[in-house]
Amino acid sequence: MPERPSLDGLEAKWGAVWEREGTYRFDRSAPREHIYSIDTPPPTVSGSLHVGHVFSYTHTDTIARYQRMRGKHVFYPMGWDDNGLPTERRVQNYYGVRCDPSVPYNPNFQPPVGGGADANQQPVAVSRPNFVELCLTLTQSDEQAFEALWRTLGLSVDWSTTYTTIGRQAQRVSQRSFLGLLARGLAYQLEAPTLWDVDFQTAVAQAELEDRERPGAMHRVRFTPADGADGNGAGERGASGEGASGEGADGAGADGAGADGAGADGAGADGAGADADARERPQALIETTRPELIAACVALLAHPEDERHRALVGTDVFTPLFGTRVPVLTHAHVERDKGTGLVMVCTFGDLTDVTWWRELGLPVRAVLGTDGRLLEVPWGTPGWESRDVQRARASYDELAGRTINQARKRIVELLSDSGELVGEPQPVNRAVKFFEKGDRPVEIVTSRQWFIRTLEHRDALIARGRELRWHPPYMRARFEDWVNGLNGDWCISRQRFFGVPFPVWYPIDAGGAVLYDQPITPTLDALPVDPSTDVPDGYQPQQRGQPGGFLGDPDVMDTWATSSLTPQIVGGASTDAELLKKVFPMDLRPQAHDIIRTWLFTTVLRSQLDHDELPWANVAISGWVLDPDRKKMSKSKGNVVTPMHLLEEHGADAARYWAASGRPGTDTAFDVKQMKDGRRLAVKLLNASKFALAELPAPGSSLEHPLDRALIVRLAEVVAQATDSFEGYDYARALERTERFFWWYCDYYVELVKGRRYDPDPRVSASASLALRTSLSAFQRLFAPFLPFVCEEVWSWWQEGSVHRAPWPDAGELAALGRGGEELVLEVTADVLREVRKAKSDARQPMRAPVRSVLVGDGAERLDALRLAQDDLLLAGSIERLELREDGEFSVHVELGALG
RNA sequence: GGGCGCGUAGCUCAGUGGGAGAGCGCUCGCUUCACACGCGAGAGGUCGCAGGUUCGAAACCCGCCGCGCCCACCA
Repeated sequence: MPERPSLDGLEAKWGAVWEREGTYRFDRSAPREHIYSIDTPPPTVSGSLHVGHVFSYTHTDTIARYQRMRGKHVFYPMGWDDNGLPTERRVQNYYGVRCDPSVPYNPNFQPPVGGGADANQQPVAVSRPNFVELCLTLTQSDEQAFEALWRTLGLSVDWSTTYTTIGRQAQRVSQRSFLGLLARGLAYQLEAPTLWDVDFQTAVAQAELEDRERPGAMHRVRFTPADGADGNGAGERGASGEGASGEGADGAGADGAGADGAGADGAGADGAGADADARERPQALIETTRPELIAACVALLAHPEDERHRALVGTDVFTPLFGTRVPVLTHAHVERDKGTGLVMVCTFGDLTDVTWWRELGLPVRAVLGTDGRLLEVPWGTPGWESRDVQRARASYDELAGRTINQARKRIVELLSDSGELVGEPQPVNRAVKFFEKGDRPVEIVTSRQWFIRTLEHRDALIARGRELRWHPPYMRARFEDWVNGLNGDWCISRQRFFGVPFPVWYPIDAGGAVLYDQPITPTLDALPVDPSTDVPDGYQPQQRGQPGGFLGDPDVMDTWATSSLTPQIVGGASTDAELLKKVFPMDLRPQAHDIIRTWLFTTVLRSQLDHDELPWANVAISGWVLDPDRKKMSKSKGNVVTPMHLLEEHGADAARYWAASGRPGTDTAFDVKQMKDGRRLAVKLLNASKFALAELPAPGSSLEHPLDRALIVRLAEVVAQATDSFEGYDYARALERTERFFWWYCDYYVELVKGRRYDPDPRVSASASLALRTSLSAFQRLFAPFLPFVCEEVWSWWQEGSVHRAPWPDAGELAALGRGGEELVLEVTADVLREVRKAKSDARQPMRAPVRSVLVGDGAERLDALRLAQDDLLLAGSIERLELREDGEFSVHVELGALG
């Protein structure tokens, strides 16, 4: 035991011992019922860890350590999420490169000197294999830095079980699961409208969207009713949606072209005519924030019971500028009080457009390219008919090739010039959907993508969510809300490079057409495969891309499509069936609440589809770390606190104390003061241990003194509370209960027994020494999940082996040991001591100042209890005489000063 | 618009049917032999507002206000 115990250097000292001794090594020979397995979240390695990670990973670690002390063999791996877009973006910026799959592989490639330092420098195009190599290089160095931080923090991870989401095992598991889904018809590909990020040029999933407020403008635009539109036709044609689209529009196109010549002379005349007509003819005014999509308009919609538009419904109108004939239909989702009550359906402005387009069987008129610019469009050909092809062409030439924003600006000018814009655009703020990692709003474009069937499993997923034990329980509502709000199957393909490839090829027929509906799959033992370099069985490499040959699927899977399989990846699915059986389904998934709709949801889905059971029994949801102004810490806000210097300044135990004080699921403000409290607690534990262990109780001694027995009884209750809290995954409550009692113990119990403990007669001191050792043994173990370093240190002073493998204190054993102890003894004695201290403090006297006499008035029962410990009270208060008087009310009269 | 959570001392928060609490901060005092990274004492609150249930409400119920998050809408 050191002369002056210190916290300095404990992280390095015990970190090395734990590694050498394999303290946290998983023992796979243990039977399943003795195993506790944790589906650790793999942190994204692109970027750095921040205090939010320290926060939530500490929560998990306290659970892991508790379970280990309860005798469980804890399977606690660590993963790194290096797969996906964040890594690509980081590599692009770090090295100043971009991936171009058409560039051939260069085995001697060196990244550009200086990397992305010069922002004006054009990124260097590199081949896909070179790009992937750069991704791997950079993520490996990140992963080392992360591991160093976790070790300093004292996570009791088994560092021999790590994985990466781009690693071979992850790829194998991911591809194998995909092929299984494909074989069972649960994965399918479809050419369909898809959420699309125009900068990354990839499909994105519903779960990856977020709203951002953006200024926009509302434009009121006039469509021109077609000839013969009046109130008469409305009733008959309004009811049937489909009839109005296909052939109807086609026929009208020819008509319109002829009729046009007359009306198209001058915009002025047109406008005037429309105004004049308005009195007898219905108006076709719509409001839109996206006028650039007018060329993609396929219908106008009104609410079925909206009287204002009754005359128009069932007729056709012409789009402004382009003169495309579109039907006016009804749909129940149209809101009457929004805008004019008449809405334009485009292919596609938003997800509502997709719904309407699908439900009403409307045609597609796509104007938006995957690069976010307006496409060239063949006016006058089928699907692109106009009553004035020349005007349509002339107008559209002003837009083609422009970005969305440029096109919007220009078309507003055109509409204004033609008189088809009514009034001025009105500025509005509206929420726009963004890819959470993107910089421009997501668009919807039609493309071929892979999907996993999700909607049809909704009920089963809700049921699984109810089976799962949520900590805290109310978090389940977020899961159910999400599942109930799903509006499409899960799109898992991404047009990116650093990810798990789809393990399929497609035959190319003799005519050169790719047969996407006849995918060629590899055998399972060939996994993982990369179809962009590997060749399917029965083909030669030179047949790639040739008629009669094959083509590899160019896409990679979404990150979540792989990380939704983390339990199977760490559990050794497909390579280690024996391990899988021991750890899967897992006991615990710890994660933050913001990824319930992604990671949690997709993991439950995959486990449901592949195993028809839950992937884990419990999920523990942690909150976020907020900055002192209660804003979420995020890189973009620049309010992130990096953790390494915090650990160095305050110590790992102190940082863990702060983290473990944050209750499950609750967002917690970052607070250095709490770390200082943690450090105080750790120092206190050092010193209290030093005091308690200084004297050995005489052999064969027992807890004879009533105060000592009372202490042990009370300790047993605290152990029971801490244990219950941990069993309910409430580590914060366990810490709070333990800590509160510990400080009380130091301030009252230890002070009360000090005199007796110092008595030279071992028969007098034995009981106190034994109680001190017994209680410190419990405290050291109760605090071990929270303060692993200092607890290991103080444990090592007097015990063999690691405290982290010692058994968790047993409340029943302690209760038996203190049997007959009356808690009232502790309570009354402490009450009197407090009054004596108060008297000394009021008199500005030191605490060791002598007290001539103390007169205590109290009820008989309490006085009896006090008598049992009055020897300790006299010594602790330097009291020379104690008088007890039976009274209805507790009172203490203190007379300071020594006897004359 | 729907859902979830939160609102208690200056700050961070615990308390969930019967005394309004802890730590920090603040004030005063104490070199006390485990610890000055300490010890003792003190000041400080109409427990968001309003109603109800109850002998009794910070806690349970209803409504409202405020804050946060999630979802939907976003023409």
